[in-house]
Amino acid sequence: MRHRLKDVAERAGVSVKTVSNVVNGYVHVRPDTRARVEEAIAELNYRPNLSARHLRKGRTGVIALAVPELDIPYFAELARHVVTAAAAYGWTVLIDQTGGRREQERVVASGITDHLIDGLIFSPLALTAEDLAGLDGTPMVLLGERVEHGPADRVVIDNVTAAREITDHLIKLGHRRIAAIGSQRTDEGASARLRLAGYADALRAAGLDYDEALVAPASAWHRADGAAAMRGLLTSGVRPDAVFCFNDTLALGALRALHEAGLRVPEDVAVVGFDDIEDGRFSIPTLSTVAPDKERIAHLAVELLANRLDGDRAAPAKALSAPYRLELRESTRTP
Amino acid sequence: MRHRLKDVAERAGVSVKTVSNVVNGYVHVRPDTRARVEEAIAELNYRPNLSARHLRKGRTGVIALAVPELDIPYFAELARHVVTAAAAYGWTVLIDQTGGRREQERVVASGITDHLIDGLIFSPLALTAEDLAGLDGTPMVLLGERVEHGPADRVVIDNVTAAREITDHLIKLGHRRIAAIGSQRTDEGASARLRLAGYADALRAAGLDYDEALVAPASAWHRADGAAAMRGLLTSGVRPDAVFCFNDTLALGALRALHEAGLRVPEDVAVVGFDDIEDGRFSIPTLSTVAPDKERIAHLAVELLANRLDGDRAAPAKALSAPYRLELRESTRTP
DNA sequence: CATCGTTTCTACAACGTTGTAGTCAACGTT
DNA sequence: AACGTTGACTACAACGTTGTAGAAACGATG
Repeated sequence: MRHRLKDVAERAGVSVKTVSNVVNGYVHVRPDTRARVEEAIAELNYRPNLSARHLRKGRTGVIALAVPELDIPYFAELARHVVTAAAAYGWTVLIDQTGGRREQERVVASGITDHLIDGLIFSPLALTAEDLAGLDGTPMVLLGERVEHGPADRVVIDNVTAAREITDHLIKLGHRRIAAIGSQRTDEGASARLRLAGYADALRAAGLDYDEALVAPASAWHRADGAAAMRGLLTSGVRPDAVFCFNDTLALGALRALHEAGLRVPEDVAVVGFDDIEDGRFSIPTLSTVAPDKERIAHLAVELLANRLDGDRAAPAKALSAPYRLELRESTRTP
Repeated sequence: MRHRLKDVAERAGVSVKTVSNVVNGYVHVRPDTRARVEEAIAELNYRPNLSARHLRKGRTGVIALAVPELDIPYFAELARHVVTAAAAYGWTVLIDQTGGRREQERVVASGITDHLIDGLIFSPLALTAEDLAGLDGTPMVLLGERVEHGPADRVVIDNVTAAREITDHLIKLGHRRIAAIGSQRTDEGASARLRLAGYADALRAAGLDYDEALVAPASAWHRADGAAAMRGLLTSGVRPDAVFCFNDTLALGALRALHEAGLRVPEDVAVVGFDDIEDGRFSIPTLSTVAPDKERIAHLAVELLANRLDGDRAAPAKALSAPYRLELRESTRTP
């Protein structure tokens, strides 16, 4: 019950290539021939074999998106936008989960990509520039600043400035003991490093001290890590009056920990996050955050990939910047 | 820089087929020959072309998972488990977003699947049994009860009983005016219909009236829909003392609306959801819910697909049931 | 009417892989 | 010494598609 060009050709009484021409929209086919072929296609419910087409054309029409974890809302939302943006090019998106493990990321970057897909959009957590150095095969677009001087195109947002602005927002509201949650060892998260830098910049510009005790590390950026870090800050006695969490899930965890400690947000402690995930628009209180334009990020990434596929593969790597804005909600509303 | 069996063969001084045999672990290859070939493979960084292999063997090693939306946390969490379960079989998972639109679901069920993938795990929202009737090509496993008498294997949970139990939990806590949020037109959500049935069962068994005015429809099951439905219930004057939301995102929206109305949960109104998404473990208050065993669902689905691929494709369709449990948290804690 | 260009179609080869059939040497058995 | 068996390998064809080259039919032009 699975048919080939040959079956359609026999039924329509034409050559295999003519059917192929009809399928691919080649113009020089007589209308009545085209109609006969299309009828045969419909009758047999013919679908092209993509593997064969790929083998012949060198293109699959499939791109991959590799993210650390799908159930981190930021990546899920990003994935949705990438799928939508790719659809405009007629591409299917294969989504890969790396778990943020360097080994798995390396496998994705070199292995999977090799022949099944045309290109890769990659959001690495642990990968280094060296891991990418030897890969000159599949075109790749990196998201974020994890690999800063690699050979691949990139889409970034200005983490330092965004972090500075949201911290500044807290300062303008009168907060003086502003904690930060989400710092990481420097060889891990580049985002963490940049957001911490923006936070420190804002403090310095306002003449506030940078207090090590107010900076809480978080190895992962899940709700549980945010809650744990917040509890740590509360019991350590540093008494922050505001918290900048390096992403929204950390912030949601922090909200929870503050609630459990009997503290009100924003009256006792103000909270801001980063990413603008949907949860933050419905949490109690709603969450002030930096909102990267995920749709634009996805669009730019797909576009870079398209240019790379159709154009010069040896052209120097480009880095594009996507915009963001501050979403100010209840968690920082002035009392 | 992309090499083929032929390149490896020339470098190792053997035939193409011998390299193929090494790659595929064929036993009758002399150790020294094997070593030479493996050395050549490593030197050239050879990777098999999956399209060519598929064309020849009829298998890609890729399965697809089609879900309505990736940024609905339930599906994102499910996707993670499916990817993990599939990895055990050496499969890559291609994730497809249908948006819950029947047209797109039909395309996925018939089109994409045709030649690129070995099998499909499908969570349809709008598809009907007729849409599936003509598809005898790619093996498929359906998740949920949307298509009840289709030709494909299925993994379900007992929605009616689960809904009855969680409603019963509310009744046991002393609630008498229990609202339901998430009902849909009968030709749409099968889950909605079953959960509503379980809700009605529980009321009847407890001798409580089923009051139409307490049942709020929700066309989609997002946070915003839950909030809107809850606001509707509050302004309509029916004064519920508990709410059963047909999924967790609806419930999170309802929590938000209750908060905005100045009502306390669970003191004034108790709230329960369905799905056990991560958000519900950190929301304020934390959310009581029905927790389907997503890992098991994913595992069963992958296993069914594996059996179908390796075994009898004409065997009658099987339906497997996955367990669930009640997760009782703050949103229903007794006052 | 011969010539030319265009339209419409076909035959063939190739993409990279693996199954089948077969070659050839080495070995053990009669 | 002749025979069959096994191990180790190779040549070839085929999977379904599309690019290339070119043939056949047709109308327009000189």
